[in-house]
Amino acid sequence: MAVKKENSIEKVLGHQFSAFYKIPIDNFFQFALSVDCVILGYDEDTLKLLAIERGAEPHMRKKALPGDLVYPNEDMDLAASRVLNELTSLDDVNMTQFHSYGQVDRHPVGRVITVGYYSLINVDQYEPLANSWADNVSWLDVKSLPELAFDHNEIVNEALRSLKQRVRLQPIGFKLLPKQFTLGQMQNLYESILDVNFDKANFRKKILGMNLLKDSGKLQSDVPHRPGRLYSFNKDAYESLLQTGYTFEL
Amino acid sequence: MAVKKENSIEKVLGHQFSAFYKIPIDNFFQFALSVDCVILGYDEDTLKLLAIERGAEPHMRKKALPGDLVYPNEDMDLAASRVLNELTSLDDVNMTQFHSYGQVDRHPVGRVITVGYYSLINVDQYEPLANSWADNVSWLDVKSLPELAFDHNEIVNEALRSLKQRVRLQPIGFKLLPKQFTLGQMQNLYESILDVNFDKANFRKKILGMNLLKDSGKLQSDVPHRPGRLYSFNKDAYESLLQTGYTFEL
DNA sequence: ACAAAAGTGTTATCGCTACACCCATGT
DNA sequence: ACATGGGTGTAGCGATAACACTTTTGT
Repeated sequence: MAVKKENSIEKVLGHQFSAFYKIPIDNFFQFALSVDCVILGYDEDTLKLLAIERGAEPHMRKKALPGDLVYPNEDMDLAASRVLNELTSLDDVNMTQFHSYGQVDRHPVGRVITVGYYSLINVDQYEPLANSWADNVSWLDVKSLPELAFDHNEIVNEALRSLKQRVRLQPIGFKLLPKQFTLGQMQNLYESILDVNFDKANFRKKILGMNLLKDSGKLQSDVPHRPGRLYSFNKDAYESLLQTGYTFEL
Repeated sequence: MAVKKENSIEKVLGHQFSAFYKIPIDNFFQFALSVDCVILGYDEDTLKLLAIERGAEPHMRKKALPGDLVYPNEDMDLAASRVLNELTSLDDVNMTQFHSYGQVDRHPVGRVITVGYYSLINVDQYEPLANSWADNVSWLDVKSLPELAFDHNEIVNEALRSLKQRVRLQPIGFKLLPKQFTLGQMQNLYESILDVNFDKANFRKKILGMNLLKDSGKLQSDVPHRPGRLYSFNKDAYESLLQTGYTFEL
């Protein structure tokens, strides 16, 4: 053991009001906490981001992530679900926390820590809702995002990076697809998230070989080409494969 | 657009002191922020966690993660580096943020949000330091952790889960090894992190096939068996492979 | 007839698994 | 001599990549 330092605060949290330490603990309760939600959907063969338009300063009129301050007596995870619900009326959707942002100067009003959550939703189940902080809700193409409010561009990029990793190792891509989908749609989705091209034949063999899809027996209709077979994700099959040590990949 | 809700706070952040909203914005600045550091090392063929022993209530005498409150004018990432530095004298070590914890009741003193960071360090370069919140620093075997203070067990488990994912896709395992190491040590490390067994011959072929190791020409000494060849991680080789689209795996 | 996407089959190759075997060092 | 881990070679299997080809729909 070498130097002995006495400048820490953690111990204050223990002693609470010990006169020994110079900084009263109350001085540390000056932060606000917010959540920002990166809500992704997939429509017209492109990945879309749900954005609001700010109706107030700062960053008036800029596009922004839906986000909100967390109430002092509200759990963080619940706050994220609340925001999503207020905006989309969606319920029971997993919000996944991916990163927190704590730069001193990131918010002009004061020291606001924000926690980023993302969620993959099925646009068919989505019904846009206006509310006090979201007059104008729209889907933006993630490939060509404008400049967003605050540090929201950085937050979105981080979410996409995180998505890119997770989507290869867990069957979460299905959350973006309609309940029933063709293998073509699925391939398209993975290609646009991962930014690669797959060989059609090989992609099908791989996916069908996983035995995670249930064939609905139905076909597409009203498409100007041969209609594709409609599949749905077989969650039960996945759960039981997990027991046997199976891991989804690619 | 359907219902119009007026209960949000985000807009308050815009108007700041608008009389329209019931809740004054000041009411939201009641949080404290802390960082908790999961510092992992590898010694005697086992993965170890750096822990302190608390010298104050709450959780007096329990083992805990080194952590500290963040100053109101201090960047979060810097706070994490500060804690590591105060405890180990190590500098220039990447602290990687992995998850934040915002349960209302997680800290008895008040609403404290904590952000978890982890870091992989080389125990050879580590020199333990005492300070005001860490009288008693020790390495714990991660396979048999005791009950830790606060929600620190949960935090460690999350860090290990995160490590398990990352270690397969990025060459970060080397951070835990001495500068020069044998393939046997390396295999051992990966086996204990991932909790699997590799075939010796196959592991070597795979690793050497990556061309990420530099053969030092030297051999181990003072081992009661045939001495192993010592390699070091070739960071330059990795960087240039990255350019070509290479991705490390397993 | 044509465009466009669905859907299938074949082949060659690469990588991984399993396993057998030899080597060098300290006790 | 033996225990211990270092180090290597090979045969077989399975997954993957590349590519050519057929099928079914709407216009």
